[in-house]
This record gives sequence, C-alpha cells and structure tokens, in this order.
Amino acid sequence: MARIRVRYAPSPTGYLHAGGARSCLFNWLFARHHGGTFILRIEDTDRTRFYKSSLSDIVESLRWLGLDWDEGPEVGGPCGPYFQSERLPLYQKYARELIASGHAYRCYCSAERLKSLREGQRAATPAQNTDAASSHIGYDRHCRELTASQRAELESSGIVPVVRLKVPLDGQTAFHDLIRGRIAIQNEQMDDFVLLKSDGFPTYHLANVVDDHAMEISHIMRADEWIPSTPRHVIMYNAFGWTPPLYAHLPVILSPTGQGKMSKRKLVGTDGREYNVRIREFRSAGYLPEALFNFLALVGWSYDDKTEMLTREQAVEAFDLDHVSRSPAKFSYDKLDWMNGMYIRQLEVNDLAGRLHPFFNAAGVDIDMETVQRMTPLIRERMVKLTDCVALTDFFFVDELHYDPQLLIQKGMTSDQSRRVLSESEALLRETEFVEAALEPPLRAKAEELGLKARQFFGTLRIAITGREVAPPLFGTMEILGREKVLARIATARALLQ
RNA sequence: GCCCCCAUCGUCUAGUGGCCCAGGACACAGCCCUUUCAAGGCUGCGACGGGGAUUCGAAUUCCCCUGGGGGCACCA
Repeated sequence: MARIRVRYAPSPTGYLHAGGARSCLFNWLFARHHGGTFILRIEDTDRTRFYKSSLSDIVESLRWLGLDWDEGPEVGGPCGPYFQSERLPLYQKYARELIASGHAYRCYCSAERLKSLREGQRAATPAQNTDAASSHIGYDRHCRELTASQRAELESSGIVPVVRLKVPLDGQTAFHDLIRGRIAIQNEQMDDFVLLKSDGFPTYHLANVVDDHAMEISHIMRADEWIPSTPRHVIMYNAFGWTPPLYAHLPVILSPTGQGKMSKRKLVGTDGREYNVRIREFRSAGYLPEALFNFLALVGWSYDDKTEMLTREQAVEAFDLDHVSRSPAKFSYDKLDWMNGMYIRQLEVNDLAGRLHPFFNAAGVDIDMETVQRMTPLIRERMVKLTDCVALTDFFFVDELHYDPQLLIQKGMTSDQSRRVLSESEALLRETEFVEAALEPPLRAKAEELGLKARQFFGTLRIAITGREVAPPLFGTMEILGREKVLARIATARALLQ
C-alpha cells in the first residue's frame, strides 16, 4: 500500500458534534496506527449556510480531544490551501475539463423549473408513474443534449449556467467498501447532478473528488450516509481518468432518543432528559477528553471481547478496519458517564484538582487551589462528571446550614442520646488534633462508650456538621472545615435540639 | 415512491462453520464491605427477528420476509 493519507473534512455550518468527532477520530486513529498523514480540510463551499463561529469551534474541539492534524488550517502543508473556498479556480478548471471531454455539460434550467419538476415527481402516485415518468429520477436532463445554437441563445440571454455531470444512461457503477464489500448501483438510479453552482462554487461532489485526488488521499473513512453518493464520485474519478481512493463507510451514530441518526441539535428524550451532542457541551458538562476519546473510539469499533478502557496509545496501536462494525450504534450516555467516572478516579489528586478548579469558579465558588486539592480526595470517588464537585462540596461554603432538626435523631435513637452525642463530641473535639487520622479513634471510642452504632453516632454528627444525610467522609470533611467551624455547627445543632 | 445499507441480551459489543445450551461492558436487582453516599467485590436477570436452503454440523454461508437506518438539493 502506498502512503496512508486520510482526512476529516467538516463543513463549517455548525459546531462539532459527536458524530463528526467520531468520524474524525477513526481517521486520526487510522493515520496514527499506520504512521500516515492526517489532514483537516474545511469544506466551506456553501456560502448560504456558512457559520462564522463554527470553524473555531471545530478547531478547538478537536484540539481538546487531542486530535491533531498534520496538514490543514493553522498548520499548513504541501497541498494547501485547506479551505475549499480558496481553491475555486481549481474546481472551475476541472469542470471545464469535464465539459471539454464530454463528461459534463452546462445546464440553464431555472430554480423554478427544477422545483416544479421535483414537485411533479413527488405527486405522481405509483399508478400514474408511467415509464416516461419513472425513467427520470431527479433532474430530467433537459439541457443534456442542447445544440450549440440553443446554448448560444441561452447564454446571450444572460443566464448563468451550472455544470452537471453526464451520468451514463445504463450499466452500473460499483465500488469496493473495505468494511462492507462490493456495493453496486444501477446508473439509471442517478441523475445528472450539479458539479459547479452558478455562483462559481463547486458542490460537495466536485470539490470532494478534486481535492481528495489533489491531496493524494489514500482512504476515505466517512459515515454510512455517504454510501449513496459514492458511485457518483466513482463515475467522476473514471471521467477524469483517476484512480479512486479506498472507501470505508462507518456506521452512523443513532440518537439515544430512539428515532433516527443523532442530530446536530440538543436532544431531549421523552422523559425530558437532555443529551449533549456538541463536543463543547460535553466539555462544559464536565466530561474528560480522555474519557470521551475512549468512548468515541468504541462506538462502531471494538478492540476485543472484554476491553473497555483504552489509553490513547493503546487505541492507536490496536485500531484496525476489521473490527469496525457495519451496523449503526446508539450513543450510550449511561456508558459514557460510567467511563468518565472511571477516568476521574484514575486521575492523580493534583491533576484532578487542577481540572476541578475552573468548574468551581464557573459555578461562582470562590476557592483557592490548595483547598481544592484538599477536597479532591474526599469527592474523587463520588463524581461522574467534573461539574459534580460543586454540589458535593456546597456545605463547606455556606455560613448557615439548613436542615430538619429531626434528622439529628438517627434511627433508633432518643433525643437525649442525640444531645449526648453532640455535647460529648464537642468536648472531645476541643482537645483533639484536627487531622483526619487523629479524629477517628476517640470519636469511635465515644460511640462505643455511649452504646451507639457507628451509623447512629456518626449520622448525628454528619447532619450537624454538613447538614446532609449524604456527604463525603466525615473525618476528612472535619479536617478541612477546621475546629472552629465544626464546633460552631455542633453548637448550633445542640441548640436546635433544645 | 425509488435506491442503498444494516440486523447477537434494554444498550454497546465478542463471535469470520464445530472451542457457543453464546463471552464481556453499561444499565438494572440482590448480597458483601462500610460512619452516609459513592467506589470496590460477588451473584443474578437478560440476546443469535421469522421462514426456508446449503452442511455431518450454522449466531456464523445463501435466498425470502419482517424490522431498523440512510439517500434521492445550484447542502455537506
């Protein structure tokens, strides 16, 4: 096999979403695995849908995921420019070439005519669909055989034509897909699609073929939804006399809500649950890039019968097309959550604390790095997403706790017992060194002395100190809060029990 | 409507003719551990869509049906 050169070619019409990121990831993995070149190309040929901020979003999101490109925007390369809008003369040249060689023609049909043509075809019922009607799919080839004088007349009337490909009227076009085998379609199923628009911009079909050839792309890995247009591209390669790249169509990602493929917009399930779709949303929702990377690598590809957690390096090492699935896959948010928790737990305390800090700030919690580092071990095993750190530690930052005093009286306890727990603890805590390890033995002994179960004794203390039934480990929490605050909160609790 | 693709537990998947009365993971349930919650450990629940054919033997090959998905723009 020649040099491996693959590309991810998004169009800047929106933010980078999970499906696009997955396609990009597979190309990146493939390139890195084979020591090939990974190219980022921007397909900005649709001026009407161009969305200014999407380019920076795509670039930032890919960088965040760690998907770096060898050629493309910001890094350049020998096959640039990597923005199709800057390559217009090239497409126009090749369109003219196709016209000259008899493989394409100029079409002068108005948008109105095409529109009514489509509507007429859609309205036709199967019964009405005579041979004459059904033999035409899409454009009716009205301009395919215009004479020179007809063309001259239309030209002089000021109509700016588009260029359409002359698709063979019969026969079939086939290609070999690396993960699906041979795929063939009858040529009569294809219409004479547009190559060059009247504004001088190419359509996806032309630009894609011209650029993949010019950039010496060896493999095209893209979503399954492109299968129907692949034969069109093959016809073009043939018309140019070029050899098409190798194709591998990836399974699409299905929406977790159960209908259709995953869209680019935010999804809301029937139960009201909201699903992130854009990479930037996963980021701000507190997902780790390494977790999302790992997860995305496994949607549509598998390593073996048991491995779920893969480092970036292992994924590069192991990636192959043989284990790319053919069937579409639903995006499992539950599994992503689980995986994100796994990755969070694997992080070193200081690393995790560093990632948590901005989330505290974003939530309006004024906290210094040292405190974050002290809290991190307490909450590391309790987080699914980085954003969870705020809710997990909110009781640290309030001046006053609000809770039902009844909670101080744990199951099976009397109010007298609860009062004793608080008063005895208060006395004890005045003289105990306020570090986690030193706090535990005397308190535990006190619980036993009072004839209380640990869950009762510490349950009462937990409510008094954190105001919550569910909280991080008590002794570590007390150490961070400090003697003064802990004693004050216990005093408050005692007052509540009077 | 026409064309194309796909089909193993609820979900993601392993499986490339005998190793499979189908393995792993998420989710779910139970138990253990335990100062709560988590985390962790153990156990359980749970699938080859249907019908034909090929074969000594089929989840694995072929055909039909059904179901799901995608495409049919001067969008990508």
